[in-house]
Amino acid sequence: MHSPLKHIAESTVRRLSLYLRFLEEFEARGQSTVSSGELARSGGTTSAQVRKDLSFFGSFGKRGLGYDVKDLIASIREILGLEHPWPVVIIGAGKIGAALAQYRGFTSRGFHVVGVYDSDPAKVGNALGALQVRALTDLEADIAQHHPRIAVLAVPAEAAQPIVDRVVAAGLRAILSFAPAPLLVPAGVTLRAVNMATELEILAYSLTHAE
Amino acid sequence: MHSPLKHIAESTVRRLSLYLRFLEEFEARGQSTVSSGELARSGGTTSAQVRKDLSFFGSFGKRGLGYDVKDLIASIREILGLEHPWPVVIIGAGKIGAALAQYRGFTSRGFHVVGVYDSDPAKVGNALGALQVRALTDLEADIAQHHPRIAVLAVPAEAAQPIVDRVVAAGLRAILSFAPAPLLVPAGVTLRAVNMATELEILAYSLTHAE
DNA sequence: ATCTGTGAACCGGTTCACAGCC
DNA sequence: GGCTGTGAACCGGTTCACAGAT
Repeated sequence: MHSPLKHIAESTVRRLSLYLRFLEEFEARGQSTVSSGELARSGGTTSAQVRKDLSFFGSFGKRGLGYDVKDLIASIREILGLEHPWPVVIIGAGKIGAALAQYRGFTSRGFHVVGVYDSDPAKVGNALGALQVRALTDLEADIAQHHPRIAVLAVPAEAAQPIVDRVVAAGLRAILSFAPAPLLVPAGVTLRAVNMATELEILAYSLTHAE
Repeated sequence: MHSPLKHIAESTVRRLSLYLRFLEEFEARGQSTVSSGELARSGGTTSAQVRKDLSFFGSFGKRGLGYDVKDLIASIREILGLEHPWPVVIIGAGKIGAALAQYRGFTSRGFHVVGVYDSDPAKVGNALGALQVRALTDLEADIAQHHPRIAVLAVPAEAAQPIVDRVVAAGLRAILSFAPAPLLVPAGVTLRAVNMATELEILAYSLTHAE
């Protein structure tokens, strides 16, 4: 389970995350079994896609019956690596960073914010929920002490690459960036970037070319 | 230019948006010409990919020379539909909605926020930059009057689908959702969803399965 | 009878390689 | 010589279709 022979497509991992969300809804409704078809309908895919996605990691269903909801939740959580919580640092305590630091959907899904950092002395010390904004200069020492595994970036474009470099040098291997800047990371580091401008421009394109 | 015969892949549109960003940097640095290779290097693709992406829409370069930076910027902006500004409404004036409403990268790229809405009477009237939060009950009338083309959703999961339905009924055809909920839209409406949990779970997967 | 698991076929996006123009 | 534009080859993700289990 922990080292599938083949490389798994990102689209598969993304769908597993989606299935997990639906399975939790099914569980909350008290449903104990699902078929690949039901899961597919919830998530806008096909039953074959659901079965194929799961088949990369093992056999979790019973032929003629479907999948046990609780078991499949546990299996997908294990596949995604969610059996234990992941400590996260947020860098940038501007409006977006502050909103993220207090976002409940974060913690409720096993991602614990262990630190929020900003280079602006005026922001350092500000309370954000249970946390206090810390100075960016504390970053490396804090990482060494608390071993966060994921960094979330909410900094201006110019600041983003230097921060990525620091965070990578400090040993982090996963970064989620909201900075409106293209970033480079060395091999072995996973970077995901959410770029608002691009999202909106794709919508503008779709509106412009709609028939 | 406005109705390419073939359907264009989303990945192509996304890259065009990226090229545009790099071209603007090249322009700011005073560079007047770029080759597909230079653009590719900035954006982590290949020169063939850059040329292919552009070729779907026309011929913008000069063989042996490359592309004129200013011309290509204008061409891509036209392809994406960015010659005129797009009015946007933001629905949800919680932390994330408020942060988005004041996000400068929005306006600076031709997306003008013309209204921010919330169902919470305590939030209605609050100032967000130059805007005031308006009551969600004003949404339909405001849409009829100001004709926004894009809705950005920053509401809780439970509220998201009903709001999507209202926004679609009011005539909008493009939605960018930050709500942590899977949403359904009728054909002809483009929905893009940014899901924080999924982004983090993909990172967790990559950390768990890194060799 | 039903629904899973999976090799095979399919399809579309990416890469290649070269002809065409500056 | 250098770089674009593009048909053809390639590759990998999705879909199909059926064997296998209950």
